[in-house]
Amino acid sequence: MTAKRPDLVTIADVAQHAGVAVSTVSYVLSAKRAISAATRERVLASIATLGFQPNAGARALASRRANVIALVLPLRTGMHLPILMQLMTAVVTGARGHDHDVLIMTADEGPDGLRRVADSSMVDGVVVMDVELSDPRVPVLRELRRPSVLIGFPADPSGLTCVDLDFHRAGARCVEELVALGHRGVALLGAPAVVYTRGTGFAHRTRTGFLAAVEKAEVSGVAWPCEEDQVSVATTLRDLLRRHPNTTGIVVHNEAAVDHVMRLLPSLGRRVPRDMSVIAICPDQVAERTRPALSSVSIPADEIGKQAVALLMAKLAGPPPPAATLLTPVLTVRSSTDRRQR
Amino acid sequence: MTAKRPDLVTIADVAQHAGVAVSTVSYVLSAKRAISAATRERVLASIATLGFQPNAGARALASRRANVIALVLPLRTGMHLPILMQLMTAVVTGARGHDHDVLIMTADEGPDGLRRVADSSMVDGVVVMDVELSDPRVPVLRELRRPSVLIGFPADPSGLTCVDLDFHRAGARCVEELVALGHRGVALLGAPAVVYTRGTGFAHRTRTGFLAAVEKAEVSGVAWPCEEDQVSVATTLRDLLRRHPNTTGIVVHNEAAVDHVMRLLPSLGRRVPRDMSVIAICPDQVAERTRPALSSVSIPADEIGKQAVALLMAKLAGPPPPAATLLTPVLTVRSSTDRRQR
DNA sequence: GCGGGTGGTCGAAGCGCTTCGACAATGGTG
DNA sequence: CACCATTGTCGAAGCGCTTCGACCACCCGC
Repeated sequence: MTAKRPDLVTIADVAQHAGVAVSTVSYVLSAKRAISAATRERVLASIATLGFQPNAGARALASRRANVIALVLPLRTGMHLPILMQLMTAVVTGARGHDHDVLIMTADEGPDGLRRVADSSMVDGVVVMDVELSDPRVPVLRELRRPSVLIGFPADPSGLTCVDLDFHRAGARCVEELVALGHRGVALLGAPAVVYTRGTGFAHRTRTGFLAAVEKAEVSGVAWPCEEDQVSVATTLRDLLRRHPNTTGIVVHNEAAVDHVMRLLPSLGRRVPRDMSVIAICPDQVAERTRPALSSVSIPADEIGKQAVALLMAKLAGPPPPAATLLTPVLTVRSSTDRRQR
Repeated sequence: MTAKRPDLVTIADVAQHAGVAVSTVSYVLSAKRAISAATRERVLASIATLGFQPNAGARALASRRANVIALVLPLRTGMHLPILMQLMTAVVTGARGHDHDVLIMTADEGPDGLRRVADSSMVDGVVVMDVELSDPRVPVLRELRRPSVLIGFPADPSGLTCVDLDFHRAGARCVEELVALGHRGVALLGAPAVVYTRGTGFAHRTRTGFLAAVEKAEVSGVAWPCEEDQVSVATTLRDLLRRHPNTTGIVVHNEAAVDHVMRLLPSLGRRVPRDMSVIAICPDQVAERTRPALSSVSIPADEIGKQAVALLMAKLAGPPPPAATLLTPVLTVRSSTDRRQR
């Protein structure tokens, strides 16, 4: 039996019903002043029976806090969709945990959109997904009168708060693992070429991490881009094995290509893991569904989203939190890696 | 050279700068009263130089319109992600076209979440994606004090505004096409079994449409659910061809399985389209990237999202629009269908 | 040339909430 | 026992905007 639903229940109705002042109701809700237990109970009861729900606009106006954050979607959809969704869900859930709601903006609203929602006090802060190395929204973010957190790193992250998986370490970690297993010829199959040319940070960072580790370990290693369709993957893989026949370990940083790679390798005479060890950088669910299951560095979208929100809330609350949060990559060994056979 | 950025520009600042009353500025912005061209120019100029952006909270409070709509994500992620994203983008873009922003809510906020955002006047209306046949959110929607539009149909759509592709017609249309090409044994490969048991409307409707058309055309036809992984698809397909060897036309309503089906059919001795015609119900981009390209009924996510917003805006503006909007399926013939060979 | 539109502008009253200062009523302290 | 902090509550002043009624010029028609 739901309460009657009058057209609009205001805080004044609650106050009257409970026999207290409007301000008292407000303080019960915000706990910014001490309220006696008896009064609190009474007010809470009135709120419940009347089905009072504070008016968001009025609250925002008076408190100068909208309790809403903006989430800006990626510029282009090169991003792996499942990761994107996970990230989104994590941000929304995280925000709700801090009593905030989430406004979404498509990237094509661009810098002006950011200004609009920020300057209209519609949102208290902004989370930008999938920032690119030279992203037109970044300068705007800097001069915005509201705090922001970036998921991903632009070329110059100074003055900004960024979160991401430490892809540099991730690339290196994969090499180290392969080297530890005795592999002396390794390769990185990365994102499609266009992703590098348009300057998406995580692709670059994985590559430099990979190459740095290759150099340090004094093994031979190459980093190739890789398209996403089966035919291109086949071509790329064939080329790779022809030009670098000593390759016995491959790192794949490309969710869409990973299935194809696993399927094609045996048909190119390389059984996994016996003849070829494969490590992916991808979400766990992708790694777990291939045969054999992939050893992988997971992309912890949930954690990234949660962190992004936490950082934004910290900025809203007070002194600036650390500028850069790099999550340490975790490598899970499954069945696609093995000691090098001699 | 951007204007100086004082801490907050209000409508009063604009009024003073332009030498008019606050209300005049408001009327320039809303055009709800006639304003002389001269004054308008002056006010607009002041707005531009001061970089005025109306405060969303104040506006919402005074006008009782937040200019925000809520978009509720699907309950479970059985939905094809690309479609979901397209839908989301279309809704956001559509909303912006009507000068509204979009708040996202994950489904696990549930009915209470809906009440919260609606009763707090945080949003003016609600769009719910991927409604299920018996959806706990539906009764809440009915008694909500704000208009809503559903994407998809619940079991009982009375009193609600719903939009969707006419999946019943889509299923029938595919059969008709195959029959017209001379096929007398057809099959529907649908969504995973769990999708039917949990009562997702579009899967059911496609099936009933398919079966009705089969009966009407007096051909033989079966409708099977179909899992999404390659192994299951192979099993299902093999079973199907064994138990119904006279099948020469297949309708696939399962984005994830469609690639596998196309790849597996030749290895089961059925070349497409020579031995087997295939029609998919899927987004165009999926249909276009297979070899051979798939004849398909497209799922017009953009159009659905646009319609949903348009309907919501209509409800906000005045008299209720049509309760049900069923988009007519369009079949595009590509290379996966052919006359039945005798 | 006078009454009645009508186009253009203003002032003020809210919208529903938060928050600040004020003020009883306590209770502990010297 | 007078004094001062505390604790709990209230009233009122905004927050920045929309909107309503009022008002003043006009211009038109008769």
